[in-house]
Amino acid sequence: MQHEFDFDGADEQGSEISTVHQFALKPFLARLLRHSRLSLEEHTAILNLKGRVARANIHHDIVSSGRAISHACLIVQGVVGRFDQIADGHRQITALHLPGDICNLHSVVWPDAWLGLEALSATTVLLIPIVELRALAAIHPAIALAFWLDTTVDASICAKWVSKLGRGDARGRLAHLLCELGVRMEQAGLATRTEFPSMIAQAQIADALGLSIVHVNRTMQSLKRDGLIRKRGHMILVDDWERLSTIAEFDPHFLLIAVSDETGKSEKVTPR
Amino acid sequence: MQHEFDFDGADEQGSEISTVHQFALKPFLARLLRHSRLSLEEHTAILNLKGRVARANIHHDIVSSGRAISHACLIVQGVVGRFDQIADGHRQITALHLPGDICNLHSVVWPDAWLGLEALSATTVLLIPIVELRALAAIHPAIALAFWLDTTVDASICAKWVSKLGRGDARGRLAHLLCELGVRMEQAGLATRTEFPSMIAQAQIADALGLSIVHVNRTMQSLKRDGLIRKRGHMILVDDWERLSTIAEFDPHFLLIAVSDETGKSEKVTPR
DNA sequence: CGGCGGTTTGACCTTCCTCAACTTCTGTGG
DNA sequence: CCACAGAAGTTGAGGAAGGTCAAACCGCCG
Repeated sequence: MQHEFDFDGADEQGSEISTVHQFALKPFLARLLRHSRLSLEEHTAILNLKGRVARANIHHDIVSSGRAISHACLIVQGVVGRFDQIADGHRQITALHLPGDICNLHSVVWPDAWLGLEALSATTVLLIPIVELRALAAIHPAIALAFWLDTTVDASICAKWVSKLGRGDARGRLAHLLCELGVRMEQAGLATRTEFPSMIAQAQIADALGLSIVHVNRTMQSLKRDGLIRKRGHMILVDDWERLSTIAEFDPHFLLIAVSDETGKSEKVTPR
Repeated sequence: MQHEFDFDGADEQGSEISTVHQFALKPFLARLLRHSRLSLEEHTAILNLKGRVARANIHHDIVSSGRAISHACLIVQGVVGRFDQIADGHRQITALHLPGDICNLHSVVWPDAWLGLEALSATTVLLIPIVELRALAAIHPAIALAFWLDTTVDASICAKWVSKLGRGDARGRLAHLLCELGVRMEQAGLATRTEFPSMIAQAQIADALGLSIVHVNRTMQSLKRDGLIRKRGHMILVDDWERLSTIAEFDPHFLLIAVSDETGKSEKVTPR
């Protein structure tokens, strides 16, 4: 039984599994329910998914490019980056994934990995066999659509990144990433958009923004100098969300928020 | 009945429609079959889709951002660009779509348009009501998966663009785009990868690559000077595919080619 | 023939990269 | 509790890639 995984030792206990499953699958279900409406039967079908808990240390590859995928990777804790390897040794991060995300859900329809997944912090994941997810999608068409929509969110974020990398200077890119992370953490119930943990290092921000480490550092300082953000311990505080999102030209539409407005946000997307 | 469309006059005739439908839907079906296996019943279900033919002149928006989507847009002729509008008036193209593509298939699961679609050349499209596609997906689970996989291809291309825009100089980006277009046109049966029409202007290439027009021009000349490409009329000739794809670091994996190898390409993806 | 969209060229300037050193933080073992 | 090593963050100087502006040029079509 091969793992496409660098996990450090046997850390799965019979008793731990069920609790971790609850802990892991509920946020994922919540993420799906932000966009899709599922029946109670479908809820339980998702919550009953089986998987193997594994941990990855920072900088370890969860999936190396070029290998076939047998398991989807549901993040329990930590941050995972999808990356593309460049010939000169550099990496470009093409997507960031937070707890509650399945970072390779698209593998349900295309289980070949031309991409890589790297733990950007100490990470706990639940490895769910692709075949189980595919079976679930086959039995419950609504779940198939929910999965598809979930990957559409990722695609939408990816398109926004293209836009930011193509047009947009270092300040705009960094500001946008901070806004995006803040809102996504808030959505996931992990923090607020104006106060969230800075979970990844500047080198990794650089790989995400297509900048050098040095320039990320200077740009970060420039945002601090202007009173937009601040750091307290490992927390990033956004002191002026208005100005930061203006610099970023941040329009949360691209996160495909809303539909079922359980969060009671006053400003919501209205599909006419 | 509102159109989200700038089409120039009443150009749909009863007699024309059926032939255009054949002409339009067959390449789309072929595109799906490149990745997915569908039953004969599903084939005909797709070929029997109804839509309205419309034309868009170059530079006309097919879908403006911020409007709701009621129709999916199957390209019959021409090139369509997905773009994101930037505050300073610039545009960043986030995806290019060729004949046979439905350029907003994701609207089946998320019919809200935060993006825009622009005709990058004189374009003929078939506007298919989203509700019909959704119904099709509901009735035929295999079609739902095929649609999902089709949007996954787009997402995969998008991720590659992020990688190229983030790390990669002008030469690499342009070379990669030329390789991508060549292979995609070849897949679509429109041309070969070493000789294909240059359907879009340098200004639009600039908007896709995140470069200035001037720099695209100079980079193009530099590729010509090195004997990699040539122009004959409106055709782009790739004289040295090897060297061009090396410069581009072009690895066709990201196009998610293969599965059913009808093209007889010797080098194919082998999911281990 | 004139005009328009697309392409080409040159000069100058900004942004960001590279390299290399240095500092601060963090965790680990003595 | 300190010492140390490794990782992360910070700083400065010089250089390269690409942007901006402005002007010409070309082919196409009315």
